[in-house]
Amino acid sequence: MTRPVGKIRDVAKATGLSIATVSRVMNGGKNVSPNTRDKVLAACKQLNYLPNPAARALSTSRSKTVAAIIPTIEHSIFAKYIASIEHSLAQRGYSLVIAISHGDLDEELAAAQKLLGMGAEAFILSGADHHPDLLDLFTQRGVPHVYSSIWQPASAAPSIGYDNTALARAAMDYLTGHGHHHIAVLHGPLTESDRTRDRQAGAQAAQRDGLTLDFHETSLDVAGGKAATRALLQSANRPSAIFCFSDVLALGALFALSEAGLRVPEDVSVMGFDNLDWSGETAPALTTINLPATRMGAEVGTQLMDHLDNGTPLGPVRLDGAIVERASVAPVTRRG
Amino acid sequence: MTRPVGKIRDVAKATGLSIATVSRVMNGGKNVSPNTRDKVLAACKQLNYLPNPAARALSTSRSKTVAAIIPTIEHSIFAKYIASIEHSLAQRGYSLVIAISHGDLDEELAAAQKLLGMGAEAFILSGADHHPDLLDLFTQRGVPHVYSSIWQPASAAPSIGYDNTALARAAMDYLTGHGHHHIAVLHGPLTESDRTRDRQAGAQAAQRDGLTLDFHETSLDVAGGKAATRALLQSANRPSAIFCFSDVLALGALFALSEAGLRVPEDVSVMGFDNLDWSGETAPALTTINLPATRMGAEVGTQLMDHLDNGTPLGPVRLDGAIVERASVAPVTRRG
DNA sequence: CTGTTAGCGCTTTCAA
DNA sequence: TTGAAAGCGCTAACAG
Repeated sequence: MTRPVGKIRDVAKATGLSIATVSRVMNGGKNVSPNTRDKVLAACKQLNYLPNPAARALSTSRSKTVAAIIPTIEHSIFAKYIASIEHSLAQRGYSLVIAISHGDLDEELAAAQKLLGMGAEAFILSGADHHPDLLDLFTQRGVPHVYSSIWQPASAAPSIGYDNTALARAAMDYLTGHGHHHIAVLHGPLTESDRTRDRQAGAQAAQRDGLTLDFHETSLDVAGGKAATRALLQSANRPSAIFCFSDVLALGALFALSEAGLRVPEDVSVMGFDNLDWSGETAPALTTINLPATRMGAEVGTQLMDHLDNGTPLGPVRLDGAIVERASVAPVTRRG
Repeated sequence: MTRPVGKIRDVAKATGLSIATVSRVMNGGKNVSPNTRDKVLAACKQLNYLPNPAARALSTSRSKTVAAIIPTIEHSIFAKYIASIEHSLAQRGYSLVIAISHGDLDEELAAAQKLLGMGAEAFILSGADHHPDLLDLFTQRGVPHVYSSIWQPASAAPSIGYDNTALARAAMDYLTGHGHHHIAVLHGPLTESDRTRDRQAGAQAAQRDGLTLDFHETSLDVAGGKAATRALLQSANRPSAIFCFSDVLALGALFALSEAGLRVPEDVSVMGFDNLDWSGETAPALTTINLPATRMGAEVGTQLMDHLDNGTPLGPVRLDGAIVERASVAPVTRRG
């Protein structure tokens, strides 16, 4: 029960000006004499006046709010990414509102409906795989939206992100280049993420004679990485390298290996994906793939705002990822 | 440039009813015949109608939005907490909007002003230490707000959280109870968080003859915990236990210890604080303090909504934390 | 149970 | 450079 607060009318009264003039000042203050302007600003401060966003939105049909729907925010690249989007939007007076989909298309649809109902003007989605009704909804209402964390120039909406397939492929080549011929691949639920599927396709593409690839699906958290690694260590001949589609999984792998008394990278190499802020701190430091989360956030934010403000068309952008060589991968040494 | 979309008037026209009736249906639909109700709902679906939130907010002076300002969302207890608040609010049609303060009082103030400007009706703050202007602002405008992640019955606003001091004290007692007489305490920047200061006070309170306590301030991330541990390992006589005010710090400590070739808990015990989702997965599994993040989120959300909806007064609530015994702490063995 | 009507606070032509 | 006035889409009395 917030108490009533200064309105534009009060400021007008206090300055002896009209509400129209006050409004002008509040919006950039073009066509207002410096004098008037100062008077208004002073009164605003004095009355602690803040324009009512609902009234403003109603009047302009602009909420200056963009929505991002992400699979999760815990332990992940998304935290960094979200911070970057927020930063980018804030620069131009936009706000970001977030929803979590848990990687579920229906949840994503429901969240989008809610956010639309909240007045979001544009949407940032993760990946290119979405509920058909969502796309219909966006199309029907002409809601601008982009796919992120993925690069797929032919997708239904502009994609702004990195090429997951190529990156995974590059990692595989890096591993095989280090002499690994038996590699376990740990990944999260394929059904929940097309980014995961892309990475899988990339890893798969590296397949060739004399290369053994074992794919293991697990839950996308440290426990998942640990359990999967533990399981794979049971098998008769263990891989010389474990490639994880997320640093979080890799962390779990590291723990499992440590518990099993195996040394990294001497006994088995581990490679991650994401380059989270702690990835260089693990023991040993994790070799992984850096993802341009910050640049992606900036690009997404800028494109959407330019489109909303000036009608600039949205377009796909490919951002580069890169292998970060650290200590968890070593050339395979000839063993017994 | 979102295209124009169905308004309440269109639904009214389509059903041959008045906009008032449509409005009634859209808001719980009391005093409406089931028949009419169905007709309206059908028309809404058919026209893909969604009430305009700005218009609704303007008309009711209710945005049904609450704001949470947290220090960070990466690697932390806050991710879980935020998810819980969101969940709780969503149940009753409220939305959560988040801002990050980076532990800075000025940033927090700025964020609050922005969120207020966005129409937030109530605020969730972390800790009890805030910019005086923030409190003035809230008081002046009568904005409901609570302090969370802390329990301090005498604070300016109701605090809903756990007793950081007592919990840290309990952890110290646990450690000394295991025979540790030289304990290093790792914590984040004291100036940035009164929760950290409370924990420090609690640890301090365990001080007594024959107990050596070394406090080390570091950055609140894995790198910080690792660096601090590395540094403290340099000194002539090293502690038998390291108590970290965050599991993130403890993870760093674990890595540093591992690199130094020291075994946990045989050579040195490590205790954390937070019980993050991966804390039971580390090698060895981390003994830590569980924080009721989920319950806290629910309590905060419920209190705020009850207050906003029915004027129920806000009040402080103490939630319990508890030591989670795992494998990283062992009784100190008589050495050389 | 349903319709009429008066705003909610602000932006935005259009005139002055 | 400033003011008057017409809405923006919806809710909430108040009538009927």
